[in-house]
Amino acid sequence: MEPDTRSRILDAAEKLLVQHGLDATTLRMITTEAQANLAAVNYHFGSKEALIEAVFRRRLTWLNEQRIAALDAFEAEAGGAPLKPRQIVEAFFGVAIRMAADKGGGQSFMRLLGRTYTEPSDFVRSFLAAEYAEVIARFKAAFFKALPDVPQEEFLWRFHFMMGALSYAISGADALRLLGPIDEPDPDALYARLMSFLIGGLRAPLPTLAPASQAKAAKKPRGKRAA
Amino acid sequence: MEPDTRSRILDAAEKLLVQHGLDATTLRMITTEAQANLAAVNYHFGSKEALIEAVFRRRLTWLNEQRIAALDAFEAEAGGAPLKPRQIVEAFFGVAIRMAADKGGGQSFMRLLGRTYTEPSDFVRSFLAAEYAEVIARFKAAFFKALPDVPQEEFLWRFHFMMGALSYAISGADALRLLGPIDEPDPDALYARLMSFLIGGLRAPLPTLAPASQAKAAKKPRGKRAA
DNA sequence: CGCAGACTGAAACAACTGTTTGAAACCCTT
DNA sequence: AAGGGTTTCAAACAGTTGTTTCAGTCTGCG
Repeated sequence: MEPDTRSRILDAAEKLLVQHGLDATTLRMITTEAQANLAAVNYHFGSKEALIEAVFRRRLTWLNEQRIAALDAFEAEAGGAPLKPRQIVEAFFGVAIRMAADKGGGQSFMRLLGRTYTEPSDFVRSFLAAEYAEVIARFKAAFFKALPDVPQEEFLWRFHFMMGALSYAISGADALRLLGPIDEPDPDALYARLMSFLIGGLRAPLPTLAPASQAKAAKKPRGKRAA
Repeated sequence: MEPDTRSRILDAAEKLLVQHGLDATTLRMITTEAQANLAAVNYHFGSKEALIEAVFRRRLTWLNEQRIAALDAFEAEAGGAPLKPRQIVEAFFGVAIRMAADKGGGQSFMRLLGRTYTEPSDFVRSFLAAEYAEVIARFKAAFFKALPDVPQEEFLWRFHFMMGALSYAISGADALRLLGPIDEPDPDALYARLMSFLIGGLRAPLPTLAPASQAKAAKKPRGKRAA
C-alpha cells in the first residue's frame, strides 16, 4: 500500500481488467481494490478510457522496446546478412511470451492484451495501432529480408496467425481447460512449444491457390439459420 | 421484416454482439434494430443472458454437427485405419472457416465466437464447454490415433494454438489491418492459407524440453513495473 | 506561522442498465 | 361472434454506471 494513489490505481485496474474485461470492470471495483477514493480516477487520469489507455501504455511501450532491442541485437550480430526466421520469431514472440511468464504483473497484462487485440472497442484499437506501428514496420522488413521467397501478403497472414497462436498461448490454461484437464503451464515448456509450433507454421509449404475457385466446397453452408 | 419477432431479435442480437461485444450491446439497441418492443426480449427469452446463449446455440450446435459429420465421413472412408492429420484438421477447422466465409450470417457469428472463446465471462464459458464437449472428445481421439508419437499434452497445446490461429483468421481483416494494408480476404485463399499454416505447426518437430530449465533466458524480465 | 497548491473525501448528479408490470391488441378456434 | 391464449406496447422500476462538485485535509515553501 506504500506507492502513491496513482500507481495503486494502475495496478488494481490492470488486475481487474484481466479478470473481468474492459466493460465489466467498474471504477468502483478499481478504487476499492486500490483503497482509493472513487473520484481519484477522474482526478489522476481524467476518465475511465484514459485510465485503461495508461494501463496498456505502461506495459506495451516497454514490451515493444524490448522486441526492437532483441531485433537490433540479432541484426548487429548478423552484420547485414538476413536473419534466420527463428531469430525473428524469437525476437517478437519470444519476448512476449517471456513477459507473459513474468509473475510480477506482466503475466496478467499479456493475457489482457491478447484478448483486446481482436476486441471491437474503437478507442483501444486506435491507440494500439499507434503503439504497434514502429515495431510492426521493423519486423515486417526483417521478415521480408529473411524470406524473400514468401509473397508479402502470404507472410502477413502467417504473421497474423502467429499472433493468434500467441494470444491463445498466453490466455492459456483457462481456455485450454475447455479441451480437457491440463497441468499448470511451465513457462519454459510453453515457450518451447509455442516456438516450435510457430516456426513450423511459418515455414510450411506455400498453399496451392487454385486461380479460379476450385469449388472444393462439397456442401457449402449457406443461409442455414436454424428455426 | 417478415420473420417473427423472436427470429428478428435473434438476428439483430447476433449482428450487434459482433459489432460491440457482449457487455456493450444493450437490449435497447437490439430491440430497436429488430424493430421490436423492449419487453420482447424478456418475453421470448427470459433474460439477456438467455438471449445470448440462444444466439450462440443456434449456430454452434449446427457447426459442431457439421464437424462430426465430416469426421464420420473421413473415418468411414478410412475403414478403421488412422486418418491423415490433414483430414482431421480439415474436418475441424475447415468446416469452421467455411462457415466463417458464409455471407448469410455465419460470417459474423464466427467472428463473435472466436473472440468469446477467451472471454472471462462465466456464463458464456460454462455453456461453451457443454456445447463443445462431444466434438472435443471425438477429435481428441482421432488425433491421438493419427499421431501416436506426439505426447498427449503436447498435442493439446498445439490444438490450442491452432484454435488461436483460427480465431484470428476469422476475426480477420479488422485486426490484420493493424499490420498494414491488406486486400479483401478471399475465402478460398484464406482457407488454403490457414490450412497450410496449421498443418505446418501441427507437424513441426517436437520441442526439445530441457528437463531442468536450461536457463535459456538471457535477461529474464522480472518485476519491471515501469514508473 | 501562513498560505498556496496538490490531493482526498463523501455525496450527489444525470444517464443508462436489465427487468417487470398491467393493459391493449391480435389471432385462432369453437 | 365470443372467448381464451398469445403477443405487443408504453411506462415505470430499482440498481448501477462514469462523472462532477465542493468542502475538507495534507504538504511544502516563504
